[in-house]
Amino acid sequence: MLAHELQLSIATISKALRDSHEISAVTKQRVFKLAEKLNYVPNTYASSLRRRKSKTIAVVLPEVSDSFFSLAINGIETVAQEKGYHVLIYLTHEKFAREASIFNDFQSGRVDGILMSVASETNETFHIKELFGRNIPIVFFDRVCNDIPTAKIVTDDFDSAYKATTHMIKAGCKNIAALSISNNLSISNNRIEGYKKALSDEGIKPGRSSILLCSNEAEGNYALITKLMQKSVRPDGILGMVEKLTPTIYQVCNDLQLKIPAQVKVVVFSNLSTAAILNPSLTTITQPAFEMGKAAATALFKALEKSNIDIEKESLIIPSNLIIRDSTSSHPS
Amino acid sequence: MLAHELQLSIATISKALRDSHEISAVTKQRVFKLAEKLNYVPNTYASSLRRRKSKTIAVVLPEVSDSFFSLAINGIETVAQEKGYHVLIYLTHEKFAREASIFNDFQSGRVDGILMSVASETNETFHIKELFGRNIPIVFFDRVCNDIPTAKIVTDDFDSAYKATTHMIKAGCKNIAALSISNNLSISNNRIEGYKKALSDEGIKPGRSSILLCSNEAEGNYALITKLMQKSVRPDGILGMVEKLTPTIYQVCNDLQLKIPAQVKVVVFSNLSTAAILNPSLTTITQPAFEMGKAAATALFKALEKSNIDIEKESLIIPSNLIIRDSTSSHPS
DNA sequence: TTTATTTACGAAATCGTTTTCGTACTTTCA
DNA sequence: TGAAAGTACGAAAACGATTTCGTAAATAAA
Repeated sequence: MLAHELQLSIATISKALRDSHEISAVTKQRVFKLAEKLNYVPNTYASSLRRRKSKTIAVVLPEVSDSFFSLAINGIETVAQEKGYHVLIYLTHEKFAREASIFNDFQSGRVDGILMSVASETNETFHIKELFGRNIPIVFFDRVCNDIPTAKIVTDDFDSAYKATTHMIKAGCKNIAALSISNNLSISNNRIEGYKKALSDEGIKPGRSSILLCSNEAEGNYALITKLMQKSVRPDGILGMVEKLTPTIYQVCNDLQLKIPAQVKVVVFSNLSTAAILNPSLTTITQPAFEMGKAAATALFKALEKSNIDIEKESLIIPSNLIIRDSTSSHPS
Repeated sequence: MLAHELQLSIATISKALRDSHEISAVTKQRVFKLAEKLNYVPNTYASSLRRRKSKTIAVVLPEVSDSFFSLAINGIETVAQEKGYHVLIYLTHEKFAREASIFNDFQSGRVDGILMSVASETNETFHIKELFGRNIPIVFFDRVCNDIPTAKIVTDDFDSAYKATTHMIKAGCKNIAALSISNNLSISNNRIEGYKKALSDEGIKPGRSSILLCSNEAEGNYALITKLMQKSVRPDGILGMVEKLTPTIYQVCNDLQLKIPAQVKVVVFSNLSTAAILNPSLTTITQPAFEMGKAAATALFKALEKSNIDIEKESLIIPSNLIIRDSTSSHPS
């Protein structure tokens, strides 16, 4: 705090910069001017140490190369910038160990709050509870942990899957396969439930359906899906639970010379900007990713700004849209 | 530092946790054990303040909903986690004002180093120089500032554009339009130069070409490209300089009933995972996004770990790949 | 005019580590 | 056996802000 040789104490400088009422308007102006000129910004670490808050949040998510997550980050960052917060980003790559290790680091007080979408591997939440217990606000978005009483920003997974499945049945599907990526993820479960409900409501026998658990790597999934599509009773519909399955599904159908939508109809939960220009264009369930990111960040900042709110009450369900395109057309051109 | 009532001073605890040679092995073990048990992690802000380094870097980039950038972040984060660094993310949305304001904040000492890809609006680099002058290492990736003597991780933009253009000409194009997004961005300039060189090398007259400056919003671009494609001498080839133009290009061609590749051939600089399943599949120049992110982060950490290196020498050019698909086929099926 | 109040500022404690120095106590070596 | 070197720790000074508390001067109330 050198340059403050305009004959004032460091205490006064600090107060002036924080616009304290104890400091006269003229002095404030003098300080502001000089700070501006010297490009002075108070040291973050000194400030955070003393004030016991860092104006920093963490975003913990599985990956970033997925339209949903990148759009969500966009929403989060937008709100954070408005509020003057900084955003640390951590990728779990769906690994529980990584997630736990990241959360352990948070014990250091590095962040004031956390936004997260849990890894598909995660089925134990001790690491999260530990932090939540220390009064660090956490808001879940998309993939939530139901055993933690905090705000959860989700979309209507059950209903969306229900709608999508019903749509496929109406379009003529009699044997729809669901492609999931996890057995314990909240979104997977809800989507699978919606899918099952639609099947039973439409009178499809459970034998005429299947749930395929995919992994995180494309090659493995290619093999799995190929095998699925070579079964004697081949599915005539595929409901992909996550965006990243899209290229693989198309590839398999292409390689097996299965026509979409004539022989197989496809719907994927996806925010791909290219959905409309795929071959054929893809019917998607489009999640309000940007809005969910914004909402999650907004809920978190609300909790950070006033600690007496009931954060769980900030939970929100933002509906997805089923956008019907050629991949489920019942009259393929 | 409460729990450290195992009869040791805080100095000893600190040294033990940092594995100082002054502390006996037994004492270290006692400390480790208890720290583990209590889930103790030293306060980041106290530590960073005292040590004058934060183990935190910033990634400043235009946006995240672009396959190139999301893959790059992936690469960056991978290296950062290995090295025990934390990653702050800042989006400029191509705005100069945002970029400048973000950089101004860095005066606070919040980050030890910076990775960046400059905004398309940026054509003045005072904000960057200011920080670079204060000895904060900066590494550019993809979009660089040539007037700052530091490491730059780029791809072979000139050559790639040259190759792509040549390929289009060989495939029969006689009038290729280049779709750019900036007049001052390093990548745009290099790509445009490669494009021009290819045209002249192949004996295409400058009149038989055009460079269209697109904006950041899809609607505007739709109008611009539509206008371009309705000209009396309509381009029979489009070279898109950035991924995000892809849906718009396809949409325009579709709406104007122009067949790709029969009437218009298309190549885009893109890392879209769906390029192969578009209608028609898209010939792309695929940038080594993940590798560039990794390389940029690696260069930065090298500079952070030993300050006596010549950071500019860490610059790297990683080649892109021209992946030929149906959108430039000369024998459309 | 005297006593309260208010205004505008500074001294010093504080945030939680890290690091420098000092100091007992051992060990080593001539 | 005495000096030199090494070992294992603690006291206290940083790091650079913020905040509490005190106080002199100016203003208001009595």
